[in-house]
Amino acid sequence: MRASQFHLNTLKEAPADAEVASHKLMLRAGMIRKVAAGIYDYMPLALRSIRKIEAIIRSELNRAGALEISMPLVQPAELWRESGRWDKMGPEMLKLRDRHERDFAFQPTSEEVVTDIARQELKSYRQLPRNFYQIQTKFRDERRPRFGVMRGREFIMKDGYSFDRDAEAAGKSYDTMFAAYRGIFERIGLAYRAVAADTGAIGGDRSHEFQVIADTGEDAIVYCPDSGYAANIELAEALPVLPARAAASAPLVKVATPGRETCAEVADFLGAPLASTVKSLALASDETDETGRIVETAIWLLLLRGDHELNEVKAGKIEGLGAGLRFASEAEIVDHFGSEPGYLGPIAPKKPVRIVADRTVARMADFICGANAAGYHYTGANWGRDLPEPDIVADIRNAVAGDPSPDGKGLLAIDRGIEVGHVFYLGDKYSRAMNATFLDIDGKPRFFEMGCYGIGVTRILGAAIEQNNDERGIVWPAAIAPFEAVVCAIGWGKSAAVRAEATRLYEALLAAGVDAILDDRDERPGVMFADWELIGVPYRLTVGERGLKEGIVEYQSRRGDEQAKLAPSEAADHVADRLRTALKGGIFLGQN
RNA sequence: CGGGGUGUAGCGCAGUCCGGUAGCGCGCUUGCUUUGGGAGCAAGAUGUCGGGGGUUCAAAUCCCUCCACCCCGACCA
Repeated sequence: MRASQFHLNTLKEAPADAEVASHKLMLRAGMIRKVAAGIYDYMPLALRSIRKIEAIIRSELNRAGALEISMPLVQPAELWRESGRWDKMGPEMLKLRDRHERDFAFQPTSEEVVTDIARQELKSYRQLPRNFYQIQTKFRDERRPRFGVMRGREFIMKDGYSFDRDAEAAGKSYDTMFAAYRGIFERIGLAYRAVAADTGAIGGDRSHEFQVIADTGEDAIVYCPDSGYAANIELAEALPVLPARAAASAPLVKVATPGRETCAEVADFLGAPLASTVKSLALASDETDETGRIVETAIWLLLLRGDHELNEVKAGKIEGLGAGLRFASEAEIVDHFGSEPGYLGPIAPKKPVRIVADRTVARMADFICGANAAGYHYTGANWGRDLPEPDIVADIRNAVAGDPSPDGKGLLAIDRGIEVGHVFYLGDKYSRAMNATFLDIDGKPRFFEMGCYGIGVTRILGAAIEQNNDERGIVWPAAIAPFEAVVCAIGWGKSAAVRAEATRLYEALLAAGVDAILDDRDERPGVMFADWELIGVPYRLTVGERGLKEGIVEYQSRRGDEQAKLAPSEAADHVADRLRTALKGGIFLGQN
C-alpha cells in the first residue's frame, strides 16, 4: 500500500467528547468516526486491525474444531419469546417491527437462534460435540455508551456456542475453548488474565473472563501473585480478616455523635480506628407475584466493617435476599429502625429485621455502631452480650488488596481490567427452554448441554490502545497493527535516488511477508513521523538523501526500544526478523 | 431513568451576560519559497450559529419548545 493512495486523516486535536486515551487516539488517528452515540464508522485503518483480530480468532477457533456460521442480525421475536428473554432483556435489546407489524430484535447475542439451529440440525448424539461460532455485528442499547469502541452500542463480537451430550462432555468443550482463547490472546499480544467470573443463575464454577490489564478498565480483578488465583471482584471470596473473635473488654456506651453519619466521620470524631466501626446498610427485598406486583417486602440489615464495601452480587446470593434486592427507602428505614439514616445499627431496631453480618464483622468485639437514634452511636458493642448473634454470617464484602488469598497461599492484589472475552457453561438453560433435544445412545431424547463463548472484537481495539500508548500516540502490538512497517521517503518529490531506494525497500518488505506501507506523500519528515507515531505502526524505515550518501537507511521501533542505521540491503530482513519475534505473543499473567 | 453541561466552518474554540452585517487557530484550495521532527509568505473557499416557534425595526445573543451529544449518578447511612 502506498500512503498517497490510502486514506489518512489525522488530527492534532481530539474531538472534545472523547474522554479516555483509546477513544481520543482512535479519533485522532482517523480510525473511527462517530455517527451517533455508541455507533461508529470504522475507517480503513481500523478495519485493517479488526480484520487481523478476526483472522487470529478464526484460525485458533478453526484449529480447535469450531465451525463458522452466520446468523441473522434481525431475529424473529418468537424465538426470543420461547427462551423468555424477549421481556427479560429489557430496553438493552433493540426491537423492530417489519411492514407486517411483526416483532423482531436486532441481535444482541444469538443463543436463541443457535439453539434453534441445533434442535433442527443435530438429531443424534453421533453429531456431538458441535461448536458453532460467528463473527458479527451486535447491537445492545446500552444505558450509557461511553469510551468510544469500549462500550459502544453497535460492535463486532465473536460469539460461539457448543453442544454436548452431557455435562462431562460439555466440560471438555469448555476446556477446549478456554485453551483456544489462551491461544488467541497470546497471538494478539496483550497482557491479560483469565479470571473466574460470576455464573449468575446457572451456577457452577465454569465461567471465566479474559481481562486485558489496563488502569482504565471498568472491572476490578482480584488475584494472588503467589498462587495464580484470579477472580473478578464480584466473585472473589473475601475471607474474614480477624482470626477469631476477641473477648469483650469494654462496656456498651451510648455516645453522642452529632452530625456524624458516616463510619469515617464517627471514627474520626471518637478518635477510634475505622476498622473498629461497623457499617449498617438497610436493604429491602421485594417478593412479587406472576404479574410483577409486590406481595411482600422484607427489610434486612447488612453489617460490614467500616473500612469494607458491600458486594451486591454476593448479597444477592443470600437466601431470601436475592429477590428484588434494593436499598431500603428512607420511609422504610424510619419505620423499622426508628431513626433516620446515618445512625442505624443492629442493636434493638424498632421492628425486627433480618441481620446479616459479614464474616469479618461476626468476629469483631468492642465495636462501634449506630444506636438507632439520631445523633448517637454505641461503643463497646459485643455479639452475644449486647445483641443476639447475627441471623446470617456470610461473605458480603468486596475483597481488598492485602486480604488473605482464598486458597491460603499468600495475599491478594487488585488490578483493573477490560473484559474482552468470556467463556461460560450454560447447561441446559436454553435447550430446555426451547425444547432442543437429540437422541442419545439409549434412544431417548436429551437436552443439549451448552456453552457460550464471546470475544469483543472491536473492544479489543480499544483495550489494546488503552494498554499500549504514549504521548505520541498508539503503540500497536505487531499482530493487530493496521500496518506492520512503514517506509518513510524523505524528499520523494525531488530525489530519484530516494524514490528508487524507498520503493525497493518497500517491495523487499512485502517479499519478506511484512505488511508494509510506503509513505510516498512527499510530506516533510516531521509530518510523516508524527502521523505514523500517532497511528502506531511498530517499525519504521526512513530513507533520505542524507542517509543514502552515507550508505544507510534508518530503522526505528515504535516502542522506542531500538534505533539503528542499517545497510539498505539488510534493512528489510532486520524488520522481518524483529516482527517474527514480536508475533510470538502476549503476556499471560495467569488464571485461577 | 435522575442530575449537570454543551451544541457557532472538517477539528479545537471565542463571540451570548449587555440584540445591531459571524470571528480566531488548525485543517482545506491556489501560487511562490522552503525541505530530516507537525514550514513561511500571499491569495482564497467553507456556516440552515442543533431544529421549530415567539418577542423585536433588528436575534448566535432574549423567551418557549423539541432534538442531539457529553459528563456524573445504586454511595453505602
